[in-house]
Amino acid sequence: MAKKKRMNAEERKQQILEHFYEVLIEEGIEGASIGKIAKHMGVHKSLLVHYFNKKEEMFVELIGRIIERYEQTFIRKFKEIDDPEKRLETVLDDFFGLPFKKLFGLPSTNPPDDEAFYACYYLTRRNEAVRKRFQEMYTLLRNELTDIIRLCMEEGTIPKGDPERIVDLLVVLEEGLNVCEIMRENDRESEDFRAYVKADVLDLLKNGRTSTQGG
Amino acid sequence: MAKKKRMNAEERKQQILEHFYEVLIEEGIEGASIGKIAKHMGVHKSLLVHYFNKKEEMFVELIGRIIERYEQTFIRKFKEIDDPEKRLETVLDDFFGLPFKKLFGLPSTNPPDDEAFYACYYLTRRNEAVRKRFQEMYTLLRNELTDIIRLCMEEGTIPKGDPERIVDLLVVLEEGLNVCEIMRENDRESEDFRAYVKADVLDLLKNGRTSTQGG
Amino acid sequence: MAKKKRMNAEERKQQILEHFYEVLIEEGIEGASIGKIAKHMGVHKSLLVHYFNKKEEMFVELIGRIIERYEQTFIRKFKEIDDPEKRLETVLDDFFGLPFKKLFGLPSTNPPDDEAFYACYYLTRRNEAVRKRFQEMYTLLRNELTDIIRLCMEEGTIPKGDPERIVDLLVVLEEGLNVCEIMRENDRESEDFRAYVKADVLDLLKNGRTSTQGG
Amino acid sequence: MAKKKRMNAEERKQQILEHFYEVLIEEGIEGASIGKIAKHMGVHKSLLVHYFNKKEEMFVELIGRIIERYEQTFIRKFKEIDDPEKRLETVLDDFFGLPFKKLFGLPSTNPPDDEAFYACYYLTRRNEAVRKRFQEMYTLLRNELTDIIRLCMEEGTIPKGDPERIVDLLVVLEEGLNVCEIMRENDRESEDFRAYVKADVLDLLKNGRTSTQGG
DNA sequence: GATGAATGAGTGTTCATTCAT
DNA sequence: GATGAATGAACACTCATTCAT
Repeated sequence: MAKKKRMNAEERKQQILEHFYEVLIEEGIEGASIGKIAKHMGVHKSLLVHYFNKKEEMFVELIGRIIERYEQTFIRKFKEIDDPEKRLETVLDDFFGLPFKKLFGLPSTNPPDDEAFYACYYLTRRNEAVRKRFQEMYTLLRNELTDIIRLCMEEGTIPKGDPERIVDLLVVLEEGLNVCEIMRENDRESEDFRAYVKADVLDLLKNGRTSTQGG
Repeated sequence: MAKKKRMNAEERKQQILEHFYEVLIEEGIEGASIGKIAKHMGVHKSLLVHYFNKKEEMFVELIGRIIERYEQTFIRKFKEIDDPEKRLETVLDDFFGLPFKKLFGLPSTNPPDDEAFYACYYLTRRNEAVRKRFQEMYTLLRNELTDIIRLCMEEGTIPKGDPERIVDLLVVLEEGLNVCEIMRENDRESEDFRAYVKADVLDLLKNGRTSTQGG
Repeated sequence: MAKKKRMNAEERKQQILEHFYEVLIEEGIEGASIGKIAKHMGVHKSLLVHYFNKKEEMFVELIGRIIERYEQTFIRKFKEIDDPEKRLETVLDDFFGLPFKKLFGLPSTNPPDDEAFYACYYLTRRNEAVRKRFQEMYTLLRNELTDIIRLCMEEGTIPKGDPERIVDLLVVLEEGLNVCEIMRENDRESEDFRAYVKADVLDLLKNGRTSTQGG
Repeated sequence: MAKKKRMNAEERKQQILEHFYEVLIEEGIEGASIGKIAKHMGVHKSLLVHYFNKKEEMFVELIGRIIERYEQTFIRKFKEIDDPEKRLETVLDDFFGLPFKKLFGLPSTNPPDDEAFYACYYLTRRNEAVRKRFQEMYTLLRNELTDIIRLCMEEGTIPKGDPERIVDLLVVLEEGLNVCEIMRENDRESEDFRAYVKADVLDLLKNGRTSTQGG
């Protein structure tokens, strides 16, 4: 067969990871084999090996990028907003406005999907490196949120209290919400549910109600 | 070698599923192959095929039992407690007292593990039947919890409000807590975190603080 | 494709090993792959895996049988000859009468070939287990020869001396002869050479000439 | 990383062959792949292909050099010794003094190893060109030894006889000794054995005892 | 009820090689 | 002179499955 067009390494790796990502979404962890990915991109599977010596490596890089992307999407962008109250609002919108799966996903996947993220999460339990990377991400997220909350407290936007605990609660609610997404029968139900939790959270923040605060 | 005892069909299936469960925990979804399960129970792999024609079937049955088990462990037992307040306490203990992984798991796995449950959860996203089954479980759980909350409200143990929304919140918190378990570095941290969330929840229940209530 | 006729395990293993042997001879160590062996016997390669879980296992069994065969052919048959002198004659005939390659080889290989034996010998250098097995064989051989020589000495067929050293020399000569077979251009040359070495050895034995003897 | 020094073609080929040699020793025939050799020398594998179009070519050249080296080490150096008796002594020392593996090997391999030589010998059986080259080497060796022996006979250092036959015997003993090296458990045993064979050979030479001589 | 023989697709990986740069 | 992109065949091995016993 005629040789395919040559690309430079970085482009290729990127391309491979995107296809990996897509196959992962379509077929799950078990189904995302090198062979299938190669077929999916119309290329010989040994090409993938050429770039990532081991499948493990490929997986690690993909996960790295997924989490990086997550960090870009959900965390770093908060920094760019100056007004702390606006920032807090954005956080709440991101966390409780839309189901995760509609927020996250590479541009290539349409509709965007959170499948890959959960696949990574599942890997967390068996792969130490992946777990560490996840923890890093959570740390980053919590630090960022803590800053925001603290600032809002200082500016009087929300009542004083223990920012770290509030953050913990926020994260727990956000994650729980996404997991429970599965219980919702349709988009309508899902939206309502999110709206209601968001209202609770707002109330919680504004009125400073957590047992750890009142003092 | 001890001579293989003859078993009747139902016993055998049960036994196979238990071994499947254990291998699933030890090796993850990708690793839980028929061959390994057979080896794990010291039997020819054809035997497994004999009872479950397709692996898929086997998986479906296992998931059924896992969820059944979950229902037994977390839901139905609530029924057996008469006093509504006691019942609520038990719920909170189960939900926030111990990490899921220390609560759930077949007796054979030591320490008990929630791996299999998450494996099922992961399957949820690709397998319609599994998802349906999960939703059923959640419905059962929420119905049960709603009854409890409603009773407590009627008896004045907790202030009046919308029981369904409180239940939603409880479930979201519980699931989020388990997901976030991964962020905790050690048992100590994990315990503290749970204790604190539990306190929040109690406060929430006792003082009736959610925006949806005060109304 | 229609399933092939069923055989019992022992037959099959034997059959596989014979084909392995033949492919090993035809293609050398590097070329004797599972795939080729399977093709050679007109069977699916996974069948070979069914019987020998790892290729290593297959190799070990083959080597075992080759050496066993060697032991049968060259060593144990000496025992069956009563008269010590006759026995010694047989030894010398075996050792120096014909090139090894015309003596050894499974019946299936025609012409019989010593290739497999040398392949094993080569493996000796990298594989501890194989080396050990070879040493065993040599020990067996030398013990047997020592007995023969000692008996001949006792009966006066050959002059007294140190039987072990004579045996060492015999074995060295025999192995060297086979290695040097490669130098011979044709069968004629090869035969002459062997005949001459044999004569030397006979002279050595009869006239007791080795520095270690005179004593 | 140190910048790669540009080398001219001949240097490079030489360098590649040395690395090939080392990998061959460490990994055996089956393991000495182009990729591994390239990695071993910290260079892209295409470079090896650039110089030796086919792996076969590379192998042939390596074997050529190994045998050349053997010839240099064991044969040609005899020529440089004037006194025939001294020359004979050197031969015997080389042949029976140390096991081959301690004598031969590129300077780069420490301890020197005969693995590569035996790998070549093994190839002999399948590759006509290699066999021819080996025969050449043996011819060279035997001619040289014959000269030595003849000279010694003429000078009366050793009794008259058929030099060619003596040489044959010497070579057979030497090769046999190396093959049988495998039977020895440790260096001590090995040394003893060699010493004893050497003594035998000396006796044989000095006292002219072979059936082919006395005649 | 249980086992064993046999298959074929598919796994990740290694390999030698070709071609373009 | 040297490297990198790409291929395709082959490798040992795993897997689910079928069929006969």
